[in-house]
Amino acid sequence: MHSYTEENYLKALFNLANDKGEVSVNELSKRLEIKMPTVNSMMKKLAEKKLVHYESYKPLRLTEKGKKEAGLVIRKHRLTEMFLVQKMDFGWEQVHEIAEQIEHIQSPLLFEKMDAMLCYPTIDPHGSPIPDKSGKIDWVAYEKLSDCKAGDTVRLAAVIHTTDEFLKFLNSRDLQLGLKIKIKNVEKFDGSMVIAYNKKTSESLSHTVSERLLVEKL
Amino acid sequence: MHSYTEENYLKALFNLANDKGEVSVNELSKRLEIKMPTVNSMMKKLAEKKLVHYESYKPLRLTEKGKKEAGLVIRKHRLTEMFLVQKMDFGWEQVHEIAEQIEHIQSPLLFEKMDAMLCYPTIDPHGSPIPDKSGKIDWVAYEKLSDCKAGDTVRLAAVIHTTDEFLKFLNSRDLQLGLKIKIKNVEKFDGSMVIAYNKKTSESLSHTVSERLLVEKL
DNA sequence: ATATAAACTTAGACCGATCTAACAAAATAA
DNA sequence: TTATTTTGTTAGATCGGTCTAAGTTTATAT
Repeated sequence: MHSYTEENYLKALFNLANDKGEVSVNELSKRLEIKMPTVNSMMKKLAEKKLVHYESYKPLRLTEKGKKEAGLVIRKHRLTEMFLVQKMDFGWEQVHEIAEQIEHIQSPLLFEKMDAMLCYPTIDPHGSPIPDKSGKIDWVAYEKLSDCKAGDTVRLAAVIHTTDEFLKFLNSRDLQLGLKIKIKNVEKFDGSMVIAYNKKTSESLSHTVSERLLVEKL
Repeated sequence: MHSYTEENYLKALFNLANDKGEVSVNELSKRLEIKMPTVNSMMKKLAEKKLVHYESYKPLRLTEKGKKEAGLVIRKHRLTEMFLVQKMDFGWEQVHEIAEQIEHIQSPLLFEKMDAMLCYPTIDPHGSPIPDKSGKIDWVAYEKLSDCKAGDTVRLAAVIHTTDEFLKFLNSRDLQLGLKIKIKNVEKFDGSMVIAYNKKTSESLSHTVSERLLVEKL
């Protein structure tokens, strides 16, 4: 169907899209670590295939077809991550690299098996939604922990901008999805927070961290 | 390390090697469904990398390094097949295509996890030996069922030249690895056999079939 | 032993995905 | 508003992996 390379472009376009669904050639180039002229010519190719809306000097936008294809690749990625964590005992910080490769495997059956074994999960190990079989994502509007106030009690729902480092940091603090967190205090000057969870009664989190934690208010 | 393409050439060289370890350009070309000139130039490239012994108009031979690399790819393939069958409930006729893709995944950890979850298996679902971590294969000399005589009692140890079709045929006859088979009769003219196993007392097998079944004499 | 066939090699083209260099348009700053 | 910077585009090269056409070597058959 589509090449490994094309799938990576589609995925990146999907993930970088702003509220208008727009992505610049420059952003895409940086994300993929591929030089702009290469990206540019690939966009023309994807436009030929009706996967991308392309006009000179205008921002890029996935077509409906493009969104669907991208969603299906992301579905495979996230199902794989969930499978690795739930069924193979990987840590949530270990699965991205592997899923990045397995997402390109061509075998509907493999992913259906994973889906079934996992009882049709709707989120991946980092709390990101898993697109359905038509590539659609069910967006749930969580709040950033950094936007909450002292006194709020919240549940940790997802982690964004997940790097290895960051996830290991969360591990070291026993911060896991589903965790109930009470905000005890928010510092004015640097936005850092003092929170309580589990047995811990006053752990401090920098704004850089709380900004990457999505929560559900309780 | 090596490209997807190179890995496929190495694997094919390994699998096609005769008792002297030799493979002709022609055989390789046919197996991979890639034209001879392409194969020829790839062999020169692999020779540069010290993976293949190449001399004009002479048969090809993997170097020790080449054998090791090939063995490691085959190891990944067979571990994957075993994992799919044992842990994901695939049929032995369904796993080859998927393993053909997953064998190229770069993640030592993934395959170590599979290996451990499977309790360090030594054979794959078709009875083929799984190379060890250094790429070496422990060859066990089984006999072809077609070489056995009336009166012999054997255990089905492996299946060779496995195609989808053939494996489905074996399924339909309830012929599985480990099965104890009694040879009741061998026809002179066509080499077909009458055998007994499970509750069946006189099933007939053509020579074409019995030739592809490897057994252990009991 | 020679002719024919099969196997192998060389030469050169093509395609997908990448790059650099140079140029053009749009955005930003002075 | 004009100069400067950033972003985007065009042109042409390179590289890996493939091909076809044509020529060479080795094996086979008569």
